[in-house]
Amino acid sequence: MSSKAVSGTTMSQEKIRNMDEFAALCGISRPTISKYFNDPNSVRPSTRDRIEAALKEYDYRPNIYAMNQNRRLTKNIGIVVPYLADPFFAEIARVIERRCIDAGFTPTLFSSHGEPGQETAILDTLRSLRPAGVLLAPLGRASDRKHIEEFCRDVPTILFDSNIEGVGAAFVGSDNFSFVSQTVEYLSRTGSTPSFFEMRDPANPNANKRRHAYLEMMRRLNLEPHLIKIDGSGWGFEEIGRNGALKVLKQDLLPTDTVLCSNDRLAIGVLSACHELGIRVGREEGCTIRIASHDDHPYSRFTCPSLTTAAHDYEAVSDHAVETLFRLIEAGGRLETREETLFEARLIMRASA
Amino acid sequence: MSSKAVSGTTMSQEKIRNMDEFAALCGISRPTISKYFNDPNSVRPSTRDRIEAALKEYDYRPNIYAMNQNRRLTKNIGIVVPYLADPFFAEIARVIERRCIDAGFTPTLFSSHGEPGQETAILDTLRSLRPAGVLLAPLGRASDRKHIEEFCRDVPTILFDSNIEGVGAAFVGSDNFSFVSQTVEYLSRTGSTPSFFEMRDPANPNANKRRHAYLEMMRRLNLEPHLIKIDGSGWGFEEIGRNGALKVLKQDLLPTDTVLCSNDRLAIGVLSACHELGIRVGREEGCTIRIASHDDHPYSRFTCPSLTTAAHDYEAVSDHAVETLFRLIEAGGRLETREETLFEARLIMRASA
DNA sequence: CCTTATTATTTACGCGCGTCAAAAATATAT
DNA sequence: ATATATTTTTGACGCGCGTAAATAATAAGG
Repeated sequence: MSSKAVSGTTMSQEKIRNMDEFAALCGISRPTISKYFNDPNSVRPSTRDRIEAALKEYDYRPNIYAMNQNRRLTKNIGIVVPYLADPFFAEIARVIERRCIDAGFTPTLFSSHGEPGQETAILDTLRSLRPAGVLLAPLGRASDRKHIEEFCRDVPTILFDSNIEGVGAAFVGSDNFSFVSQTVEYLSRTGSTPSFFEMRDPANPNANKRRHAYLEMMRRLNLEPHLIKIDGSGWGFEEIGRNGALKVLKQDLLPTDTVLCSNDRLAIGVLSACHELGIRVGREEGCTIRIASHDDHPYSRFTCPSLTTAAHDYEAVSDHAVETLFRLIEAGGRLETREETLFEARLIMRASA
Repeated sequence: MSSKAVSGTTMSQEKIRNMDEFAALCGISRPTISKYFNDPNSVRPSTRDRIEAALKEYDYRPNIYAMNQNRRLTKNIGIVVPYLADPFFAEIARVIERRCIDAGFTPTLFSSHGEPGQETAILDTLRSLRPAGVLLAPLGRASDRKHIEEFCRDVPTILFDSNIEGVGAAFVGSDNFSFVSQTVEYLSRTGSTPSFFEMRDPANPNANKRRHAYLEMMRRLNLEPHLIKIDGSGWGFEEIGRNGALKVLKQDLLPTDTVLCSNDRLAIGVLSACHELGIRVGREEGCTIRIASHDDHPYSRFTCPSLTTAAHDYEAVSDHAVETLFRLIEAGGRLETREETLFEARLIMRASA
C-alpha cells in the first residue's frame, strides 16, 4: 500500500513518473516534448533549450516501451554477426555500434555463435523488436536462406561481410579478388609458387571466392595451382588449420614451400603446427616455408612470426554499411537497386612471407 | 537435421494483430493467454496444449513493448562485459546468453569497449530497459564506482570476473590466488625462479590480486620475488606486452629466465617479442627462457610455443553467476548477504614453460 | 502595423497488454 | 454424490506515450 504524496512544491529530487509530469515541470505541452524526443531538431531552438535545461535538472527519460509501442518505426538497429568470439567481428561490431549511436539510434548486438538455429532465432527476435533497420553478416552457406529472405522482406536489412545473392537491400563487403590477387602476386614475385590452403568444405562464401581468385591469378601468371584442402567443420578455424597442417606436414605433402591460407585464423593454426614440428617459417635465412593469409585479423600482428596478410578496410566497410542502412531507412525501407559494394584490400607485409 | 515440421498443420496466412485475436482463434480468454506467456507452467496442461497447438498454426508473438510496459518486471537480462574484442569475454558471454535463454529470459549483450564513458552509458540504457537482472563485468579501476553503485541500488545486479568491493548483490569470479599459486609452484619446482611480468598500472583489480598472490607465494617458498613492471595503458594488452618485453629483453633486464605474465594477452605480446629477437621459448633443449601466464585465453593453445597457463573454470563461473542472478530475481532483488564466490584455476601445462 | 508562415497547445483517442475482482467452469477429494 | 480447491472467463481499467485535428501563440516579413 503506497500512498501518493501530493506535494505542492516542486523539488528537483522527486522522480518523474511520466512525460506529463515532465511537461508540467518544463512548462511545455506534452506533445511538444514528445516531438522533441522523436527529433530534437523538430522544435524551435528556444523550446529545445528550455527542454534541455529541464532535462539536466530533472533527469527524465521517456519509457522506451511506451515509445516503441506506438511509433510506427523504432530507433532500434540490429547488428548480427556470425561469430563474436572472432575478434574480427567484435571489432567491426564496435565500429558499427559507435556510428549508430552517433546517429541517434539504439544498436543491439547479436551473435549467431556459428549456429544456423541461433541465426534464425535472432532474426525472429529481431522482427518482433520492429527495428528501423538491421545490419546482418550471415553465417553463409549454413544460413537458412529462405528464412533470411523472408526476414529481409519485412525488415530493412543490409548484408555485410558475407553476401547472399539477391537477399537484403544491399551488400557491403571486401573484394576477395583484391585480397588474393595481391598476396598471390607478392608471393609468386618474391619466392616460390604459393599453394592455397583452405577447408574442404568452407561455410563462408568468401572462402569460395578466394579459391576462385587464387585459381584465376595462377592462370594469369601462368603458374600451376595447388589446392590443399583440409577436413573439419564448424568455426574453430585455428584448430582445423592446425590439425590439417599437422597432417599435411607430417606426410610431407606440401606441394610448394609457400602456403597461402584462405584466412588468418587458419594461418594461426598452421603456424602453430609448424612451430610444433620445428619448421621455421618466414622469409629469413634458415626458414623453410613461407606462410601468408588474408583478413589482417587483430592477432596476426602477434603471431610468431608475424603474419603477412591482406587487410580489410574495416572502417570503409563499417561506414559504408551503416550509411547505406541510413539511406535505406530514410527511403522508407526500399532502395531502387541492390548495390553490392566491395572494398579493396591492403597488403600487409610482415615476417611470415 | 532441423527441418521445419509443417506436416499435418496448415499455417494460416492471416496475420494476427493482437492477443485478443489470438485468444479468439484459440477459443481461450485473453487473460489466460497472457498468463501463459508470462509463465507457460501457470496454466493447466490441457490449456497449455491447446495454446501451443494454436501457436504452431498461427505463429503469433505478443508485442514485447506492450508486454514490458505493463509488467512490473521484464524478462530481460543485461550482460555487460568490459571488452568484447577479447575472445575470453566473448566466450563467457556466449555461455551466459545460452543459460538465460534456456531459463526463458531475453539476454542483451553490451560491451564497454574499454571505455568508462561507454560503461556508464550502457548502465543508463539498461536502467531504462527495466531488466529483471544484470550480469556485469566492470572495467575495474577505471569504472565510475558511484555510478555503478547507484545502478546496483535500482537494478538487481551480479558482478562477475572483476570485483568491486561491496557493490552489487554478489560477486562470482576466479580465485586469483589459485591461479598464481599453481603457476608459481609449478615454475619454481621445475626450473628457475619466476619473475612476474605485468603492467605498471593495471586497470583490472584481478591484476593487483595476482601480484599480491605472486609475492605471497614467493614468500612462502622462500624465494626472492622480481616484479617486471611495464608501461602502457588501455586494453591493447598484446601490444603493451610486446613493447614492454622488447624493451626489457633488449636491455637484458630480465631478472630470471622464467617469466610469469599476469595474463595471457600480455604473454602473447611477450612471445611475439621473443620471436622477433630470436629468443627461443620453452622447456625444451636450446630454449633460453620459459614463459607462463594466466587465463587460458582461447588463443593460448595456438601461440608459438603453446602457452602454459592457468585456466578459468569458464562454465562454473558462468553457471554460478547466472544461477545467483536467478536466485536474486526470485528473491525480489535482494539477497541476505553479499556472497563472493571464487572458483579454482586449473594448471594447463603446454610447451612454453 | 498587419499579414502570413511557423510552431506550440489543447483535447482526445488509441496502441496492446498486465492485472484485478467477481463470477463461472472445471478438477479433486471426501 | 457433494463439498472444496483450482483454474478460467468476463469485464473493466490503466500503463505511458504517439498522434491527429483544431486552435492559439509566436516569429518573420513587408
